[in-house]
Amino acid sequence: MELQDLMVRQDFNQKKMPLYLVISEALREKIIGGEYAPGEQLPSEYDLGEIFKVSRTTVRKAISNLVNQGLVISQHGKGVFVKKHHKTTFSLTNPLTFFEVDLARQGLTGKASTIGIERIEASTEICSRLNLAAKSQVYQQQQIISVDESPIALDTAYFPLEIGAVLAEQLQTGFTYATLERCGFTLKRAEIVLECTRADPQLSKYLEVSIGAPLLVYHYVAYTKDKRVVACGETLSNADRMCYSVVLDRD
Amino acid sequence: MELQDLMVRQDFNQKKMPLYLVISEALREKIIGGEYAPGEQLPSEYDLGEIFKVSRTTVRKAISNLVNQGLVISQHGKGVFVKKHHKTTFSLTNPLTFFEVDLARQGLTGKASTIGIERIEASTEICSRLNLAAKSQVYQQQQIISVDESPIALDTAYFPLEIGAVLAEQLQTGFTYATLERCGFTLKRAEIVLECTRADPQLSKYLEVSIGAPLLVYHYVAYTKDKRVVACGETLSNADRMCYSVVLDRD
DNA sequence: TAGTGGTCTAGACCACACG
DNA sequence: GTGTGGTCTAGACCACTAC
Repeated sequence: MELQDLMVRQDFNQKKMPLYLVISEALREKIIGGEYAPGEQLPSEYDLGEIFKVSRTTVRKAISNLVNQGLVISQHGKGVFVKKHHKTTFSLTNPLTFFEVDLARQGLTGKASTIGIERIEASTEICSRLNLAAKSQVYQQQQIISVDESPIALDTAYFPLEIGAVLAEQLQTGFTYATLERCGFTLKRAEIVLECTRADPQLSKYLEVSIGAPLLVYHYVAYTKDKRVVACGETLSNADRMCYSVVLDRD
Repeated sequence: MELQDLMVRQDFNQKKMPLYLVISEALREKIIGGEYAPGEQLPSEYDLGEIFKVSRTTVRKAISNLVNQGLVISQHGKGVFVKKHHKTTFSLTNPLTFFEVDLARQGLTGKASTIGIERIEASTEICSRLNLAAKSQVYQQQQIISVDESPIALDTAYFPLEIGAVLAEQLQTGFTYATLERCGFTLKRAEIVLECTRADPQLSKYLEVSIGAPLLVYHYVAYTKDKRVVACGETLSNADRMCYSVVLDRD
């Protein structure tokens, strides 16, 4: 019955679509169309195999496709469930805002937990971004940023020694920009690059996503009003849960 | 020999890593470390199976992992090759710049080919973004943006009727922002949201990426100085080939 | 024609979740 | 224990590329 429709579509498109694609597309439409509601469980791999008359391997390939598209999540021992997405927005609009402020505006609560802060010899790239001589020592801080108790981003920040030394204790808690300001480093400018990357096995653990899942990367260099670099770093966030907004005005 | 090292690492990590992960991590390190150079071909699936003493299915799972991480590209009938990444940067910095300008600065050449422009009834969301009454008619334009002869983004733009009518012919060629300006619609403000999504089968064809590949989404609403909305739309770009930059200054 | 990746099967065994 | 997804095998056949 369902299978009929699928075969028809396959002929209609004049293409030999592989079976797994026919199946993942069929499921995709049901998900997009709301026939499978967010949070709902799909039939088991075995049942899908029976329904579509294919092997379990093929069903798994189809499901893997849906997982890659961010439509479903597969839970070992439980089943495959339609994802509920809720994206958090981080505003890049002037004046420089803070993540807590953005979160509060969206009725969310965030937390930054420091997983490490240490003095290291900076890489060539970091030295250049911080405008320091090669092989300078810097403070490196890593934080997991959680929203509503689930990890959304991993922030790695680098500070010149004289700044990091002052902040080392305070940086253990709270968000980086906010801590800097509280300690008298008023931010005047931030240079930002946004790009996308994919989770390697280590990041996939920190952010609780699958290997290869897309991550948004927020590269930053922050300056005080005397044009001194106070920090640089990267925030890697779960691309399914974060977006950035900007408003550009021209004089 | 190699296998030995891998097994040792597996024990060392105190984790039962699945074979495909051990293999994809081994290959990943060689790629990152430059042992496999960009553009170089990996051993065939059959050979990798012999090398690691596993079935071809397992080798394929490992390679699929690398593809998902954007490290390699698999070419039917030819082989698996290490990717060469070259990202194009699009600046969001004030004043509003144009993609051509950015490209030229990077020594690249871009082209926008219109694949369709038609008058349609706008969705509720588009009407709201264009500040029009529900079910208004609008012009919808779709363009493939290519850099150095390969597709990098799909832009879908919506224009109110009175603007679209003026532009319909000219919009057939050239970049949207530039065409608007040339026709006397000076842009004063753009509201932008950046997020990440994944390629569905249709987008995967247009942008020549695999299904589920990450795409950067640039949502925009553009205003003239009399606060009139002249256009809105989305630019979906290959996340492996595009990034966005912003500079924020605070008064 | 030979070599490569792409699809698919049938079946085995393991690990996790839940009652 | 039962059911679920996770890993892995061995082998078949197809489609694309290159010579």
